[in-house]
Amino acid sequence: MPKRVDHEERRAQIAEALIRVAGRQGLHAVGMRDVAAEAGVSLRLVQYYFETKEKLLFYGLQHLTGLFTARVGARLAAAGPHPGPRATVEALLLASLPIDEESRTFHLVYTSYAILSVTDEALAAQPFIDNPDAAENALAGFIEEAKAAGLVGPGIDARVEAIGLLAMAAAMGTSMLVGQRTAESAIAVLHHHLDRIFATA
Amino acid sequence: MPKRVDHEERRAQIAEALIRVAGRQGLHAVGMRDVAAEAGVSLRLVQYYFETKEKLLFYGLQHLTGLFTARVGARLAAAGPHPGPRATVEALLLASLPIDEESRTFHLVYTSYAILSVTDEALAAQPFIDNPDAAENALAGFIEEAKAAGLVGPGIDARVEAIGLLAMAAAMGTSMLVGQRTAESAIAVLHHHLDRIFATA
DNA sequence: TCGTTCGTGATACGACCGTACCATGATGTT
DNA sequence: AACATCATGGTACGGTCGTATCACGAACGA
Repeated sequence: MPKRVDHEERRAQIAEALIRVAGRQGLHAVGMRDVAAEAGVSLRLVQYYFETKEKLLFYGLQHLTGLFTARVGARLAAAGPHPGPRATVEALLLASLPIDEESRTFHLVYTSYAILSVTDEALAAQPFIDNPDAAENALAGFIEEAKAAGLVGPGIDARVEAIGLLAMAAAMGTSMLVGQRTAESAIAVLHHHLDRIFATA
Repeated sequence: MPKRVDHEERRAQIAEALIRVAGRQGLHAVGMRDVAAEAGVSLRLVQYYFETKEKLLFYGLQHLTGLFTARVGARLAAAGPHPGPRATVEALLLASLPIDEESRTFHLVYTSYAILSVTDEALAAQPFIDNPDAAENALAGFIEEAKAAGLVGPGIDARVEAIGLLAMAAAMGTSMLVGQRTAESAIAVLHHHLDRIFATA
């Protein structure tokens, strides 16, 4: 047999090439040949490791969420060893804003997948990400924790605020993507609401 | 000369066919032939009234925003002759949620255009909609008006709240589109924040 | 050592897409 | 009445896309 290459590693390389070219040209405009060229391999290789384009796209989505999860984790770790609930929530929200090229690509490609899954039933069949409510549950948990510690007012509904914060971060991220909003503006709005929620009244 | 047809009306018919098929298959998957079949005309006709696909897409975006504006106006008119600021804001927000087939199509196709404009410079060159800040300015104005009337507390920043409300409506709308959130849940979150803003404390 | 199997390349095929071209009634104008 | 022009249909062309096919070297098992 030949070199006995690591299939999973190769698939990851190709998937990252897919994500890069999708971030550059848009997910709809990505072809097998583009991915092959970006990864520096032949078209046949892409076919070999992902037999069909549908499987390539699906693997790419999984890989993208994995990369994003890792990025959020790194941002959280950079926030310090034992950050308070507010710092944690703030880090989570800011990590999802498209502020640099990497997060810009994440946001664009992920949103493209979301839109694609509306009309592509093969994508919608699988759970869209590992757990769509994971971020919401995490945020609600941190706010609840802060509430128990007396850091937020009694009139605050943790789940409603978690949903609202995530929704604002997502939509303002898209606005940043299309050039309708600056990062400073989006961050200011998030800070305003964080100040409101974490008011030590 | 032949029938001397109204070009603008014909273009509108074709554009609406484009929007319908885009709502069904996704904007990325619409071809000239699909639009022609949906409109019940020949491929040549679509070429005749829109010489190129790019022009068809651009006209479709303009037409879509026009239809949406008309829908929002109708919803506002249905809210009564002289609704209060809160009722107006609520009507504006709820009109943008994808609750029926028409608004579902609006939301999907409009978001598809937004994502497309990130990578398609021809679309991004034109101002993405007539005035991206129109809705934000309108909402901020209504909240400010309510503030002057003493209907909202003094600690409320009208513009920040307007941005936040619109962002929440947009992102939760997309969540509804992909099946991650129910309409009831989205409306409840919006009501919660409206109650907070319009608190006659 | 030898054959089987894995990894890789080049290329071909059929379908579809956007666009261009040619043809032809229908209808005004002169 | 005749001609120019608008509206419309049919069809062909070049390109690209996803997929399939053929071919070959390289390495491990027996």
